[in-house]
Amino acid sequence: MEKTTIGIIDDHKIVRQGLKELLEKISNYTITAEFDNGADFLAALPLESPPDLFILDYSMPGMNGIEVLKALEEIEGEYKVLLLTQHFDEQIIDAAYHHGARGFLHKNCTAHDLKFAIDNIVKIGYNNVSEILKRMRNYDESPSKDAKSQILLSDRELKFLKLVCDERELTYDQMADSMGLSVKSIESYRTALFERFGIKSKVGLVLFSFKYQITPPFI
Amino acid sequence: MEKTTIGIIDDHKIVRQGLKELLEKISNYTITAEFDNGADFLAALPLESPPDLFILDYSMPGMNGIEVLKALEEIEGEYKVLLLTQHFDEQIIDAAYHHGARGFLHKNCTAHDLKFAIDNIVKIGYNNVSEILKRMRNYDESPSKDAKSQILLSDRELKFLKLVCDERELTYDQMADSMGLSVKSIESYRTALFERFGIKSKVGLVLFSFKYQITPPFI
DNA sequence: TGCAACAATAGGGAAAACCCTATTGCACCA
DNA sequence: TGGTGCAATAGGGTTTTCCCTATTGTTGCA
Repeated sequence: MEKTTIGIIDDHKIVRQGLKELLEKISNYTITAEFDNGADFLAALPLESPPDLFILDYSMPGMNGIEVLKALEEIEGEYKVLLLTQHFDEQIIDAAYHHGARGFLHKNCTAHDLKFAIDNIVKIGYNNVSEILKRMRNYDESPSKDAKSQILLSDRELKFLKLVCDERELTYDQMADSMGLSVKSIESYRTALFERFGIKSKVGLVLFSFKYQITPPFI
Repeated sequence: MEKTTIGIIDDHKIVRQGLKELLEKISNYTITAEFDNGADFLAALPLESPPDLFILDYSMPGMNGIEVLKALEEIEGEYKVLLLTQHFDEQIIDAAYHHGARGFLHKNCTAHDLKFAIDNIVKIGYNNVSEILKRMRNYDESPSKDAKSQILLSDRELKFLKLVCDERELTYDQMADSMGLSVKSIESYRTALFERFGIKSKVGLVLFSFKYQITPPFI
């Protein structure tokens, strides 16, 4: 297991230090990059060996977090960003996901929340997948193509996963009926997910789904 | 869906009334029996049409909740009891499960907790199964035979269920190896659980396990 | 407008899961 | 000490899952 590398973009030195301490304490994370504003960060791209993800503060002088995300979309290369904010603001969350953020956390989350989010982003590219998918879909105007094309699951894959986790315990045949597709199409969804996430079986799909909270457990 | 019927055993009229209000408000529960102490309750047995479960207060004048549970064990007929206490006391919880309680709640739990517990007991006979199993097993002295024979899952069934939910996505063959049994034995565990809980598939076992929190989700 | 890229589909075969029925061996008990 | 009950095992057959390879149709774009 390699160490997860993290970059921090925050205008307060004390916040950067605090985060660094915390991150190195709670798990095997290494901070390999620090910037105290968005412009400096963007100017430094492309990085030779970028960290696995960036923790980006929303409120900063000059560019705010969302503006940084927007600028990132125009840039070659994949930089995964977890956005941190002081306040809950639906607009900001929407905009963040819309512009490719891989996760979103409020600054008074627990250390556990932070670790969970980081690990999810490293492992599957996103935290809080179902939330992201929901918000992307609420937008009528199509989300930035980049954000959309990178997104973890297509609409139909999500629908398929939900059927796999359905308490009626459906066979692939029944799922095909329910989605108006042939079994072969269903099987190709399955195969795609198997390969993408290192899954081996139907049970694995269920475990994956619950682990990353893709399908809400038992409504 | 039939209404769930509930009996209340508590020495305070106001608590009984409060519970009654709450229960009838949060779901389709009907209170069909009320007793203000353990002795009265025991004297009334056997009941012609017993409720689906009893909510039993621990602290009562005369017999306390545990004494009531002990007395119940000597009695013909199945009366499912959810114990309520004012304080958390490991000793009491141990004793309660030891003597056949189907669930345990602290009096300042949420309405949601209460509903969840009641529904679980009605559906599969127990709330918080993994907790119960753990506590039963911590006892060296064998738990009362009655409590043990009624218990939801045997040791091996529990082990089996955990293997089914193992993130390695084991086949039944591999589970057999891991448990030192033949596949056929594994299959008979599977069949037993299928029949007992109306499950149809391996995926169903996983869903069941998570729904009732039998295997802890992702340690 | 021809060529990627991708979603949907298909055939066919191997492995696993599912289901029914039946036997063995052991513990308990009247 | 023969019977009852239960855990473990077995054979054998059906369905579903899993896997590989390949074709069709549609979209987009250079």
